[in-house]
Amino acid sequence: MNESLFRQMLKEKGLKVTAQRLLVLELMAAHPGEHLTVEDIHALARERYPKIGLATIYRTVQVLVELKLLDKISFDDGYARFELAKLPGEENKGHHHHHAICLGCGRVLPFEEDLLDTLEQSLMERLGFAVTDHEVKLFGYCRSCREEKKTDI
Amino acid sequence: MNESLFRQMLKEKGLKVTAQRLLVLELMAAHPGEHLTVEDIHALARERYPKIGLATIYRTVQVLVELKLLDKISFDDGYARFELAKLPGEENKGHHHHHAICLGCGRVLPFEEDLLDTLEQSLMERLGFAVTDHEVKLFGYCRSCREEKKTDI
DNA sequence: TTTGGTGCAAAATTTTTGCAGGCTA
DNA sequence: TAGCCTGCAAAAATTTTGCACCAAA
Repeated sequence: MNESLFRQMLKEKGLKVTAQRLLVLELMAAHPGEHLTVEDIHALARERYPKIGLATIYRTVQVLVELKLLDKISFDDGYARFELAKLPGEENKGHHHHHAICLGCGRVLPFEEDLLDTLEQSLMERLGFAVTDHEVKLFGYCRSCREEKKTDI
Repeated sequence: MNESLFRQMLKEKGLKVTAQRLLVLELMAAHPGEHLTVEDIHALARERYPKIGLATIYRTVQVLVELKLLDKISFDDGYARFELAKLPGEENKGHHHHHAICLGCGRVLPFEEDLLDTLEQSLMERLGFAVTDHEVKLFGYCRSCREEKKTDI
């Protein structure tokens, strides 16, 4: 993520560039593919800026989601999670990446793939619903859980 | 949903058949395709059984999810939502149904389709991840929002 | 009668909000 | 300087837990 681009995006929205906002974005960029809760982000931010408040993290991720710099995702475990969105240049080719969630160990494997075109086309034809983005979660068992537990699925 | 099957499922788990559990399942069966929050369910349940407690609803949906009679879903709006799962006989052909969420009006259109087989096969081959279930959310604009706002997407 | 369930209230969690002071533009 | 932002604390909102009493098996 380009810092000056971020400054520009904030300016366009009439928002101010603050050390806290820069820090949170930088932290998220340093942890790609992870799915951090607000608490996680707060803990990371405190390492560098101990007096940062939790409310600031909540307000900052909200801003970053609005700017489409972060995606909000939920694994239905009671926590809202956030991850870095694609870079502005990439956002046209395909949507987000998706998540394969292991029911054995809870690990989350991100993967890229865009095989939903047919489905989206059919939705448009049948229901008149125009898809602009999608989110796919797969549930199952990862290799190591399958080997460990000798589960044949 | 067959009541005697439900009684049997509870018995197998060493759980008791109570009026509250029967009521919640019946309510969920009477509202297929809706995505009810715990509050929604509580309000419905109170119409027939005014003294039922909110904690009972929380505990009951938890049991029903464990029995795979309900699915827990989240639209990232801060509420956990529940809906009736497929009937036991149907559960082998395909997984859940999916959701097309309109960004204009918030309406949720459920749809059935199973076009992820190729994707799931490739995950197995490339990552050794065995998919047992999946959940797909599509975001976009429904027909009436598109007509209303004359958005061409 | 034994075991688990319910209802109520309290507690725990996660998230939002109000406000005084501080920083950005 | 004007207005937005932060930190702190209080408040909301959602979910969980403890416990005495009740009900199912």
